[in-house]
Amino acid sequence: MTVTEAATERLIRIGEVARGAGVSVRAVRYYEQQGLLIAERSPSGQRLYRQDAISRIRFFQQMFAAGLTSRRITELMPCWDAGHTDADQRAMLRAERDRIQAKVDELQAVLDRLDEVIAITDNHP
Amino acid sequence: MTVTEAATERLIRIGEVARGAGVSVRAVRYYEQQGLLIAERSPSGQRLYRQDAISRIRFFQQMFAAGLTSRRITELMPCWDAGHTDADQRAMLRAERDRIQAKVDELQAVLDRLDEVIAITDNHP
DNA sequence: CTTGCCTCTGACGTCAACGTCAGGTTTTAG
DNA sequence: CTAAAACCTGACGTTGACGTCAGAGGCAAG
Repeated sequence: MTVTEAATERLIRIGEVARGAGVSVRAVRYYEQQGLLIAERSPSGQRLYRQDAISRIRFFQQMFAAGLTSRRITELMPCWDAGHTDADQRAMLRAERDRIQAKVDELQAVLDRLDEVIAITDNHP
Repeated sequence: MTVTEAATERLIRIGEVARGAGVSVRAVRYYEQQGLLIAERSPSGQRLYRQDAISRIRFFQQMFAAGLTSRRITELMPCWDAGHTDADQRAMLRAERDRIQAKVDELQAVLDRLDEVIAITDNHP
């Protein structure tokens, strides 16, 4: 890809981004407000995004689902964007991983309890 | 256990229950307000609980951690308390199990992404 | 008796990720 | 050119499981 092509990359507006990522327009504005997704602006003030905004939002959603806050995601973004990490970030990464792993174990325990009672009640129709 | 022994079972007050279960007194009152844990009352109006209140609260906490609401827990309590289940309850049990299983998969995916970036950044100190 | 801790009932506050509404501008379709 | 659709900026509302505070009563110890 040449510099000229990069400079003329097709930009999309917020509605298309939201539909593409399966979230609301309000959500996309919220991500900007949280510093997660900064958009360019058209002369009239409308937000303009590059294509990768959609996959970035999908990434945010995945992290949200895992219990990370937008603040934490902002702090850890450089680890993916720049591939660079300092001590604080490494500590946060491990802390989040451990927390999520503990959560998985917790959920698995509940799954077992549910499956147990499901098995019992299925035998008592 | 005889009827007489059951009638004289040692009852405990809310503070002991809260400490035993590792939650706040406020939380215990909240569970009662949600219909999860009904307490007897002393003549002066203080809540009196049986010993098993502590394990019940631990159970609630586990379910909360899995994303069940207090309403849902109330609806599903008979499945454990009475060992009995109707069609609606069986459907809810399966729905919750499926939701939790999906969540586990989601968390596992995030774990993989975190471990990936942790492995990479550990090689770039 | 009183000191100090425990408990009671409201009732408002918190946090995160948005939803929703109001009122106004911009872009697009015909 | 005009109307509909999309976008903008505030700003208040929502949800669930509590936290916190106020004001009042209850209970064992010394």
